[in-house]
Amino acid sequence: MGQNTNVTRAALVAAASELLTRGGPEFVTLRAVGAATGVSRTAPYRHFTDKDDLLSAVAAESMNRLTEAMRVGASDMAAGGTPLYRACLGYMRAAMQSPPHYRLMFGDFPINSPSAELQLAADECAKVLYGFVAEAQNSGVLTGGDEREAGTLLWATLHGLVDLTLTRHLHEPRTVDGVEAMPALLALALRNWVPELR
Amino acid sequence: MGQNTNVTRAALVAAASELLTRGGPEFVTLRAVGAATGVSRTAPYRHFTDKDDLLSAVAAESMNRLTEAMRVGASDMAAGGTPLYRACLGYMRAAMQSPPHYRLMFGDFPINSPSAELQLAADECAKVLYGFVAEAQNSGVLTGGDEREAGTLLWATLHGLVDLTLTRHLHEPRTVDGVEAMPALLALALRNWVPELR
DNA sequence: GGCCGAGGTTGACGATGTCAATCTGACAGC
DNA sequence: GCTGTCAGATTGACATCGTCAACCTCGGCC
Repeated sequence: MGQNTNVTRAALVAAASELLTRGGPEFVTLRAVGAATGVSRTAPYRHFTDKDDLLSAVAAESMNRLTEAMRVGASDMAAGGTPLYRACLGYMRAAMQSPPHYRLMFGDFPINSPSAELQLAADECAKVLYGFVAEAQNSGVLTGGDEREAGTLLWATLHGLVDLTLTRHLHEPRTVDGVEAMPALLALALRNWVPELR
Repeated sequence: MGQNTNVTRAALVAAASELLTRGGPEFVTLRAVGAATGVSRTAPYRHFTDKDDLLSAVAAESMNRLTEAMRVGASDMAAGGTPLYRACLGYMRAAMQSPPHYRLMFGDFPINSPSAELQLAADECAKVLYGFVAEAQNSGVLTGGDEREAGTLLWATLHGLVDLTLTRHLHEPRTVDGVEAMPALLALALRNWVPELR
């Protein structure tokens, strides 16, 4: 098992990752990955069982980057807020840094150009949901326990904010703009859970 | 403009929707849709600009079904909880009824078989996040305001729970099992916001 | 010196989305 | 009744994609 094996394998992953960043999922073809690496189109089959296996490697690398972003964010004492808040901000930043990578980890997009009909339907969908929220607020405003339950909820909120933003579901007039409002929304969510959040 | 136009168009959407339910996204090819409708492979181009346009129509139909599920759920006085809680349950039920449809509306899955490496990386990722949650809980436990902000947060939590469950990110030992725990998690999230939730 | 296996390449195949050209039939105008 | 027109539908063809099969090419080992 020569060193060349790992070198080529790493180069393939790096090429696939860069293609993903630059042009999205449709740029990541085995032919393009091979060309960018300087090898042929079926060379990846010597290191991965199939394309999904290669993409899994890219996703794993991305996942580790995401984890590291949380660690770094949380340990940045200079920034404000609790460690949890800063970790979540790191999560968001890492996700927004390369949306295709985040989408690779948590799903992809088959519809490139949503029709006007679809957007109107989504608007209505959000409007109805927000109506119920308002109703609930009128009869008593929205205000922890098991660690894993709370973690799941927080992860869901975090992922939901990121994912809905990346898929362009959060925008006017459907709701507040997701891209700019995300940190504030995150702070609000945490404030409901952690009153003493600074 | 004959009646046949709308008939064929609706039949194409219905065929695509059924193919999506039965076999997932990879079953929805223009050839398969044409065959299921009894027409040829390029017939959809007489009613839609391209495949994405056809899928958008399917997604719009799904979105309307999702909206209706919330309306029906909320108006079911027999069930317990607040209207908002019941609407969210309806949202979840509709989403779980045909995961491919939900994934069509909010993203798709390029990785069919995540590698063990990827799963381990995701485990670590979740572990770190939950560690921060525990840390936050140790220093003060997690406990409304603007309507659209609260709505966005709730939608994000709801979508996050559903999406992470559908992408199989919520399972042991990473976290509590998503499929069965979803209603309870939803209730917990709402309890943080609406103390008087029954 | 012969063998062998990992890494790499080319050829080919089936499937897919899409364009171009063609066909078909109903309907309007004369 | 004849003709032109146009929407709906079809077949042919093409580029591209993932993938398999066969072949090549060395470096190391008995």
